[in-house]
Amino acid sequence: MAKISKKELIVKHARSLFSQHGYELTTLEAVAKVCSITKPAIYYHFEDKAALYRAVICPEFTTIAQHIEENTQVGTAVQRLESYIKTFGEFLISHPDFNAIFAREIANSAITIPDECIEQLSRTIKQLIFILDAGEKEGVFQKETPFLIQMMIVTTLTSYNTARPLRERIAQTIEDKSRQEPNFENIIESLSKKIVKGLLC
Amino acid sequence: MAKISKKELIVKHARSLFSQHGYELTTLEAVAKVCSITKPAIYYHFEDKAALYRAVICPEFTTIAQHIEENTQVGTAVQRLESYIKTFGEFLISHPDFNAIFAREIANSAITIPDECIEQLSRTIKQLIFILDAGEKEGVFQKETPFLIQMMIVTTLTSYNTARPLRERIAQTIEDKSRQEPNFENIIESLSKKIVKGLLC
DNA sequence: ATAATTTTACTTACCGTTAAGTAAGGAGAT
DNA sequence: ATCTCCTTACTTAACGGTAAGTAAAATTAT
Repeated sequence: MAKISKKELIVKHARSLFSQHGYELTTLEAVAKVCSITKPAIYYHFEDKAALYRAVICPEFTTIAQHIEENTQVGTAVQRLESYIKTFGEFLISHPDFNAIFAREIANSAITIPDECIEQLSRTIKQLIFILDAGEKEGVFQKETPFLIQMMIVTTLTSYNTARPLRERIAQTIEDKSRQEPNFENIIESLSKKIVKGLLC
Repeated sequence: MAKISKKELIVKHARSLFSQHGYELTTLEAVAKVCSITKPAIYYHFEDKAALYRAVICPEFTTIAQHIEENTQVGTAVQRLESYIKTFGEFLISHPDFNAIFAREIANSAITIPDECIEQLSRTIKQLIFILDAGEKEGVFQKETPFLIQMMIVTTLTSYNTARPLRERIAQTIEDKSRQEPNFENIIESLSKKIVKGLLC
């Protein structure tokens, strides 16, 4: 297997801990411990805690922007929008740590994420705008605020995952045991159908 | 004007600070300062920081559950669902601090919110389940996971508000200045139409 | 009515812990 | 011998929480 540098190892473990506990409650001591090193070793590789956090999130934003652009270029507007949603949803499945971190960032107004990440987010939003505009020109989509559609996609999917423990607590107080939890692929599919249907003329 | 007790004053200011900075980054010293008292005075009224936080959020969950129940009893399933979404959205407008706190809680898996609040949330979910079931019986709604609909409503609306600074940063990187921000009432209305349309048979 | 006592609602001063960050030095590779 | 990559041992600051004391209001006793 490909060798992973110590620096990459720190980022990987830090990502896991940031995703579990959030930025404030993640201590560098804890990161060091799971990496089997000491705290100052982290300071050798990163300027400070914020720099480590940036190293954790920035590559993820870049990757998702690439995935989105690669997968939403061809087809009808409906197909491209479906692919946009599916690509985003599948990225969350394969990057659960990013899911949790991104959800917290949105709830926190994303004040701590660097401009570098904002640019990557802009790439995805621009792609969504292209798709919605194309749909309008095709005469299949109603005009709608792109940011609302983006929020419907992004926050519904990320929060559906982060809110799982909340759902389980709520489910315990509701008698109806017949309802079972659908898997996340089905949720992506359902959401996609609803958003497309809601947008159609 | 109605006299407000010192204890209520602490809760009010604490709610504002918790909503701005989150639980961890809100210090009791800061709460005390805006109340023009000292930190131990807070400990006179509340057992600890967590107890103050509970006093901040619990009444809000109770109020929203009441509003939802009061406003979604009559009419067709479509009307009741529209009222459900509108009532929730308008509560967020009139309780912006709750909006921010609730968004953070969902992103954080709601692990810190007490069972008392979960019960109130259950009341609203039960109401949504009633409405969706009624819609199925009327033959107008497709069967869908209620939690997905709940997430589409709750997280889209709360995050649309919390993500405002994020949107503004993104907007700066996109040339198109013609698009203007719709007000939140319009967002509620748009979301409502899309969810209802997406659910129709 | 008024004096004695108690309770309410705080303040001042402080403790203990925790976590970010640093200074200095050491082991191993080149 | 010097550079890389770390460790040990530390400083600093902040924050939750507490002990002890007090002014003023309320309650009770005389």
